[in-house]
Amino acid sequence: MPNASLEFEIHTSSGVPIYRQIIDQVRALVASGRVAGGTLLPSIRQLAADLEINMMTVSKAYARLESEGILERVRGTGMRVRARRTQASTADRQRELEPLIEPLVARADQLGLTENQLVAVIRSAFKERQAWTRT
Amino acid sequence: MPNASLEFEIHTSSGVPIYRQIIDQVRALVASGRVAGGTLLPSIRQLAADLEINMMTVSKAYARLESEGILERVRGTGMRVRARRTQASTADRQRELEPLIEPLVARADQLGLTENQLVAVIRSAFKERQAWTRT
Amino acid sequence: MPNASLEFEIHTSSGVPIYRQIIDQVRALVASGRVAGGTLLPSIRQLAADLEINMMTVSKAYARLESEGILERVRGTGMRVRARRTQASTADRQRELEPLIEPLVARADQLGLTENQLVAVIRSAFKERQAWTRT
Amino acid sequence: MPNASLEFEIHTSSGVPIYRQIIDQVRALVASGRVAGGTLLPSIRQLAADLEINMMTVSKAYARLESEGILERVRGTGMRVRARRTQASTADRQRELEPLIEPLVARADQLGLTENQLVAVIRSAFKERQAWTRT
DNA sequence: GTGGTCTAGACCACA
DNA sequence: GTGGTCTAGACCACA
Repeated sequence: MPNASLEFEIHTSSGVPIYRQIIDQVRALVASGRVAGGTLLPSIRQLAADLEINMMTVSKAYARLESEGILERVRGTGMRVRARRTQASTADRQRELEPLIEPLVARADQLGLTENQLVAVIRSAFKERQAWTRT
Repeated sequence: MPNASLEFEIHTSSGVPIYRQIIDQVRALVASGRVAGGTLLPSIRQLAADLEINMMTVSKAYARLESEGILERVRGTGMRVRARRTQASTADRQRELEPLIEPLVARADQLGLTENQLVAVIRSAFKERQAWTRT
Repeated sequence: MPNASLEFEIHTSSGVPIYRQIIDQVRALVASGRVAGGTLLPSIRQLAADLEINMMTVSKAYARLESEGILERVRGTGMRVRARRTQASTADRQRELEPLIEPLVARADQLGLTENQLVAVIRSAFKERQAWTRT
Repeated sequence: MPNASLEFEIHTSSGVPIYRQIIDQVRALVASGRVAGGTLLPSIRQLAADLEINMMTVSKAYARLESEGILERVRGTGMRVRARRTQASTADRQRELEPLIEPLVARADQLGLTENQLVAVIRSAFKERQAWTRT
């Protein structure tokens, strides 16, 4: 299933800038090893159309990813994932989630939820997602 | 333990506007039933000083919470939590977390983590927080 | 003469992107030691107005300089030159010119000019500039 | 030494479009008198291969030079330098350098270099080039 | 077709 | 006042 993992998801309600969401997702996909070095990303035009956002927003995200060394520009072709040795370790990938987990755990606590109540809703969201994307 | 739970936490690295983080936290605290109707919030001046942010940012958050009917302005006294019947149900409080959970689960999936690997890091973060705030 | 050296010059005929010219000039001014750490740059709006270009172009240049660690953002105030130890060495500053010198020398050679003929025109341009900017 | 001077040099790091660099170099070579009227330029295919760039880029440069009256298209043969009376005067050829010199002198000034420090690095670059290309 | 640069202008967060 | 984000759209360089 080529490109199956190159689905981007934008959460506009979160307040997180769109270009940042794109950056974080590309980083995640590359770290997961699901997107191999050499993979061509959707073109700026294509992704902008898919997400119904402006080309410049995508361009900005790609430009930053290029300057981070995660993507490389191929003239006339598009943006490509730079060669990567291997998948990052589980611990490293878990660490990538920290910025999202900290606020969540704080909020759950403030809501007076227990650890198990939080985990329950996570598990349910995870399963729902799997059912959804297994297609 | 009055006001014990009125600790705010700002995550500047997340890209989420500060005033929004305040709003969401007040909402969470009220929904949790931990903050009873009538509770006085820290003054704008006080909270701005505590969080080392601008007073206008706090003011804006409070104003929105007032217009949502969660807080009420008491002349000469400050902002007060409006009378609430009871704690929201667990399900309702879990639902409050959705905007934070969706991006997290998506990111975890993109990182190629399993449900259990995600839950493990959540549990660990939760326990760490409890140890930290039990003080 | 405060800010005397914070004059930017854009050469639109050169084909070099405007934002790049700004970046290079800020780098040069900082390397020269003429612009001390802490100096406030002209605001995005101001510089855009002065140079009669779009704010986003200036913003892009400033953003890159920030990510290079040369500038830092001060909330509500503007962009500031980050603390620098000292002026770069003469050799280092001369090295900064290489990208401009190589094409020039190549062109001069292709024009059949001698070293002295090239130097003569450089000296004259330099003196003219000094007369111009000594004001 | 026929064609000895028909070496093109592309500086990709400068941000100046490749086609423009080609145009400027042809102009310089012709103005220098080193390339006489009637001289055949390398074919589009050849030059594109040499410089490892796209044929369209060369083609565009040649087309503009043709419209400027510097080159002429010879059916079945290629692009030829149009008859020129004589070498341009030294002053004229020096004037051709202005677009390159202005930004250089400005940058040198911004770097806090003196006229002599600038000239020193120019002389050194010139000599280095001579040593290199005398072959 | 690809990405890059730039504009004019809107609206936001923050000091 | 400051910078940040985003849009809609133009035009360019290059494959």
